[in-house]
Amino acid sequence: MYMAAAAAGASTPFNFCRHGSHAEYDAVFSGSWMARRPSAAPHGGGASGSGSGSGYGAASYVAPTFGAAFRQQHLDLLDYLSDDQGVPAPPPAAVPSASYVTPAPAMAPAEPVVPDAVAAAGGYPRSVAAAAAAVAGEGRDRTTTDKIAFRTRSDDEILDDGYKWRKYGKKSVKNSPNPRNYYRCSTEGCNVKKRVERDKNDPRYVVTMYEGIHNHVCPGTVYYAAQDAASGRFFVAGISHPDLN
DNA sequence: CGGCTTTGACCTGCGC
DNA sequence: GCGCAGGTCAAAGCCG
Ligand SMILES: [Zn+2]
Repeated sequence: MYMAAAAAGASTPFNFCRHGSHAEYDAVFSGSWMARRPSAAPHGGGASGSGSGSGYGAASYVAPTFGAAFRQQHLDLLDYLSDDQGVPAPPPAAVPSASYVTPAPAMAPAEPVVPDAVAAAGGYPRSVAAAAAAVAGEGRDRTTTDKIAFRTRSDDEILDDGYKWRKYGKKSVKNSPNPRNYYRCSTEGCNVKKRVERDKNDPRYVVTMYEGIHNHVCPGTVYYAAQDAASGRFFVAGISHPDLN
């Protein structure tokens, strides 16, 4: 097991290669999906530490698309983690999506845990961090399928998160006029999936759900590696150490 | 010409 | 068992 931060980073499929530097997240709980806020710091606790997928740390790139996509708009982000316990069949009624529609500027909810807390969980920073810790600790090895979802306020739903996605399906969801799109990571061997749909209660928002963990870095990532004179081995800052093996 | 969308068919779990 | 709802497949078409 890892510490909370590490766990958060490592377990997070949500390894945006390009990610908004100062995006605001709105984390909420829903059903078996637990929410947390990745990390306020751009490359602080969350992403950079993740050994598995995120090559964020050493990555250097320009992120025009991302900027364009998000348009400086306030990014509302729900980040769910699935519990490997499966879905206890959360009644939709119990967790009306409307509940998380609330922007919830600066409420400081207690520790959000149960779906019921959703209403109260207007979610903001530190409390969410606590949640993350809680999740990390409580959710133990979620090595199974991770799920996270977040809601973004955007006009177009093609947010470039740095990965290449191949659409493989489209369905309409019951009780919603908006279709849901299914994407799969186009990288061979990586079976991360993603579903995108508009929030029916708030068409201004786009809900994106990720499932799985990328077993690769995002395409376009550039590493600046140094070569260890002694071993002749390459290593990348923040990614590996020469003495690794 | 290769990779991606499109789109209807197909599959599966679940409730009645 | 049937029908619905959600998820996936895959053939055909689109596009660079
Ligand atoms: Zn991937």
